[in-house]
Amino acid sequence: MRADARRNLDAVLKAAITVFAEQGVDAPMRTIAAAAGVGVGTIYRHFPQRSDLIKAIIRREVDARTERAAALAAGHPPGEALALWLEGLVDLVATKRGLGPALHSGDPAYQSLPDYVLGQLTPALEGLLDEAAAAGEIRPKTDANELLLAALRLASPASDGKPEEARRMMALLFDGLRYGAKAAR
Amino acid sequence: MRADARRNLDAVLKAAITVFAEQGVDAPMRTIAAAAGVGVGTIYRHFPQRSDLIKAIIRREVDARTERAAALAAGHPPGEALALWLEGLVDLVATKRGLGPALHSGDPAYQSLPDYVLGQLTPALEGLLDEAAAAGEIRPKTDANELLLAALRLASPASDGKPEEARRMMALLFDGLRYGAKAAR
DNA sequence: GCTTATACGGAACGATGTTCCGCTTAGCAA
DNA sequence: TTGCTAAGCGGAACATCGTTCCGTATAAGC
Repeated sequence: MRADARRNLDAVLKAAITVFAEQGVDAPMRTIAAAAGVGVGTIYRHFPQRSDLIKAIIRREVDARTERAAALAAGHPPGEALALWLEGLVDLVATKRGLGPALHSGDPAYQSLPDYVLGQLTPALEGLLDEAAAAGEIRPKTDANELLLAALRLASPASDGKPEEARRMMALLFDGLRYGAKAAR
Repeated sequence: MRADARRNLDAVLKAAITVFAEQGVDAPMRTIAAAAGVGVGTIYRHFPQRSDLIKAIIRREVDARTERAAALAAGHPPGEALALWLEGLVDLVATKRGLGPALHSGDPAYQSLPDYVLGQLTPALEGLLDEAAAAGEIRPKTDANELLLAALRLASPASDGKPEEARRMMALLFDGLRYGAKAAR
């Protein structure tokens, strides 16, 4: 890959992160191009689909969440680790404005995004759930994928500027996990 | 109001319901206009904002939900009435494709829509919650607005074509209400 | 039938996504 | 250093869509 191509790709990613944070993932391509100091053609060459650009930006965040699950599991009691991880997830979606909408848009063009996000996060959450269930802190046999979908959905509206709201809804959902926990013992 | 205006308004509403169901609420205005057999100008005269059109369509559905709350409360045990009502809500959002996205878009133009929906449904839900809490079936002091927001969010993704998924997530949330119910007694 | 205010249709305008191609330049060889 | 070439670039061009506007058509009352 040519050096200038590499430079431009970095500039595009950096600009996209900024613009997406300010205007959401539907921001005009021209705006991103201008912020990166390149032409729109350059963006489309590197990212044929808009979702490719979004995916590239989100991938690292998602990976970080995956790793964080292991770190939390090692340093906290099972139930607490699970709660903390879910809370962090809410903050991620709330912060990365547009991630939520993109995930749930239903637009086929974004199909690969939820697939990747769920594919990465589900196993991480599964581990946390298993440990919490084994410790009797939550009910057993909670489907990780299902819980993850719910959590992502609840967190999405936080882009309205009310992360507090999302956190409270998440707490409500978490209580649902605790219901019937004793039966596990 | 002139007779032809009335006719056209009905035609527009009918066409919009069909087109929205097929393509979502972001469907091109021209498509709706063509389906209704009118010019786009006619639509914009009756509904200056896109959200006005959506609101008109949804209003009746929301009103129906409000009335249903009373009917359910009269014919079922408190906890069951609440569960049934929430389930019906999920079906509404799942069926009326685009309602969910419109509610959570965050676009200021849609501001009035969630205001109306929440304004109507919150009191209805409040009644069901109070009765269920008084009967000790769920924990007391659950904020109706908060629960409603969560329910609407969980239901939204059902437009993907998986109402089952939404219903399961809703069940999970409902269990959260039951957690700590005994403390109410 | 005549008048007039109401309502209509669709052209026109501006914004945006996406494609395409002539020009530029990095990387390399001599 | 110079020249070659293919990778890469920029932005004009095209298509689509939301929204506005105005000349024309017509419902309703006299």
